[in-house]
Amino acid sequence: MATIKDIAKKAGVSITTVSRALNGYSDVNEDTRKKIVETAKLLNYSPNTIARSLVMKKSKTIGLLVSGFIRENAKDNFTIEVMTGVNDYASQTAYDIVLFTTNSSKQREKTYTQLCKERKVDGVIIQGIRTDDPYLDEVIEGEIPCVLVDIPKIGKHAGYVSTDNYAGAWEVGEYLAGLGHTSIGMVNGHEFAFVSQERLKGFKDSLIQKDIKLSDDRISNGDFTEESGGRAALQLLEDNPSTTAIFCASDLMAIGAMTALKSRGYRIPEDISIVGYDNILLSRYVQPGLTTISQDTYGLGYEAAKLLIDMLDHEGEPRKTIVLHELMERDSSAKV
Amino acid sequence: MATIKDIAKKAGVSITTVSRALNGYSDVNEDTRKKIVETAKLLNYSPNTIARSLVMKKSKTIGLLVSGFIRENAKDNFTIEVMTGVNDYASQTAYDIVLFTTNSSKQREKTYTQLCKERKVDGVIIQGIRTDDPYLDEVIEGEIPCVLVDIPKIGKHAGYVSTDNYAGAWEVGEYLAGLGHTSIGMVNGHEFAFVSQERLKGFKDSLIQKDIKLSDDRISNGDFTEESGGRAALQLLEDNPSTTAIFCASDLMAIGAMTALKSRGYRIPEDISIVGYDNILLSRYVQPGLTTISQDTYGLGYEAAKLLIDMLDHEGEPRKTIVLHELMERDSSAKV
DNA sequence: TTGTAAGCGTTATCAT
DNA sequence: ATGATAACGCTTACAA
Repeated sequence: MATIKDIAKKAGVSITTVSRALNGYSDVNEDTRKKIVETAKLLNYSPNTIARSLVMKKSKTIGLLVSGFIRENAKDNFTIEVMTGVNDYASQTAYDIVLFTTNSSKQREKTYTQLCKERKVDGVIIQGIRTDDPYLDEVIEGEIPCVLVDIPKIGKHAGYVSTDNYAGAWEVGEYLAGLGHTSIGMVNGHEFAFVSQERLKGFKDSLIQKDIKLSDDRISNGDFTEESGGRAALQLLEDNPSTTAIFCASDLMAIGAMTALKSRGYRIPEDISIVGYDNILLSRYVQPGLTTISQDTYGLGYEAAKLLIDMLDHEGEPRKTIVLHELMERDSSAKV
Repeated sequence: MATIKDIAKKAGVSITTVSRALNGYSDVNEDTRKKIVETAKLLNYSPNTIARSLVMKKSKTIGLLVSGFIRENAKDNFTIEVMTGVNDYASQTAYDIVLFTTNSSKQREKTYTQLCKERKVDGVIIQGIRTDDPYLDEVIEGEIPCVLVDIPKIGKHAGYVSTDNYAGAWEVGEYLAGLGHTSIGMVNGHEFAFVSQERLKGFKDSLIQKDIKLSDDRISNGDFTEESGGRAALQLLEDNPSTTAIFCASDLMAIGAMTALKSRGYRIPEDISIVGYDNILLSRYVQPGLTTISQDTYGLGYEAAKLLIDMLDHEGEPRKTIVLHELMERDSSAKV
């Protein structure tokens, strides 16, 4: 591997000059620069970013900390879409992405902060972490610039991107009430996701405003998995046989609910309407197509990267970015 | 950020001793070690991997070079599953993963090799690259240890993992012939994927052995996208209206074919049987469920990482690893 | 068992 | 416009 030292020797100049020439400084003679660039090419030189990072104290890498990047979760293309967005923005910049996953065996030994400190990432994007994660606060309070996906917390060096989950759920309420439903239930996700809380609140509030009460026995909790959605939906119907519409806090749970209900002989949407949340890929392939709230998942990742890199490069303040959502009406919901 | 220098000062020893103590060398007094470890903890020390990499000339990172990691491709969870496999194996080791994507704007300026050399990755896993990629040879002939996914080429520092595409396609041929089909067509992918060539050969050979000839006008090429599959399938039926079974070289194309055929009034599998390849997530959600060849995509990634890291850590020879495949019979195929 | 010193490949400061 | 030289934080002969 050729180094600037080799170039310096061959070109008959000092390493300082080589460094300056290659980095486009103005105070170097055009002829010397030309010669240096030439010999650099000749020696097939490529800069050693590690050495550069060491002296500059900047690695030009951002950590992408994902939980849920596990085999079982591939169904839910949420994670991958976020990652794609992050990647697309980052690849327009000088930053490379280092992947950290929390389901790894390393996790137990090392906190996220340690991971990031050791690899010297300049900043980190965190996706899929649970609100009860013991290290969440450590990250938010920490020194490393970070952007959280779907966790509305701002710290001295921490911003976030999210969608307006309250508003999204509100729209579902409006929509179902508009279709004439009055006996409505909800399958929520586990309590350790901020989105669960928000979606519940938004849904409840919009129904109340239509004089529909979502009592506790009309709310059943799953854990965002397909299977749990089925279980929760059946429970719901057992407790409230009159239910004509169910809002599920995730598409995966909604799909589970549809499967379970269909297997019990319910027709969707004739007997019961189902609405999901996320607009995952599957939702438009299942039968019937699932009505859901579409989130700009890709945008979530893209904006996260944008926000983080703005914080890094222009000392931008940590702040929040809200990306849009939209009701996608398909065939799993109908007038009562 | 505390460094070993700080620890050395505080503990009253030399930095050499600190280095040795922290790295578990035997030639250091137990008491000194204890004190050093203690002060390290006290100072909230974490090692600077960048400095370490510089001197060791090993970054303990592997590059994951993916093309197809783009928004449009999220449907096909192939890429993400490979990535998950890579990640799962890597996270059991000391290696971290750096993500490179070829669809980035960076690509035009820099070759893969440059990317890898600059970031000083110890090795690289390459997924989704086309056989006509101008830089493919550069990688295979290059100095950087690498493992290719689904490109059967071995070099001095390059191994690969793949499935037996010939055998998989062969089994599809046997299967369809076994169902009594004699008028059979194939929708292949573009010629710039090794898998296309292999699948075509395997399919053709197995049919010939059953005295069924797959003439050129019974082969229609798509480009692995859903839409192209639909187009190719319609073309095929126009040219050969008697066709009763179509083998598509990817599930996505098969799904496109099913949609297109259904919209023309064909019933699947009553009028025409469809078989795909890949067993992507969608294939068991579409109607009817798609018969396909399941590849252990996760295993592809896992084995790729394993092979690469073996090459890096134990100077393992570059070699090939073949992961298993299996025919998944669902409802898109039936007796003629 | 411990310390001194060189060196990894850069950038940056200060002369010249 | 160019060059010496120190520094980044670490590992590793070599010496003591």
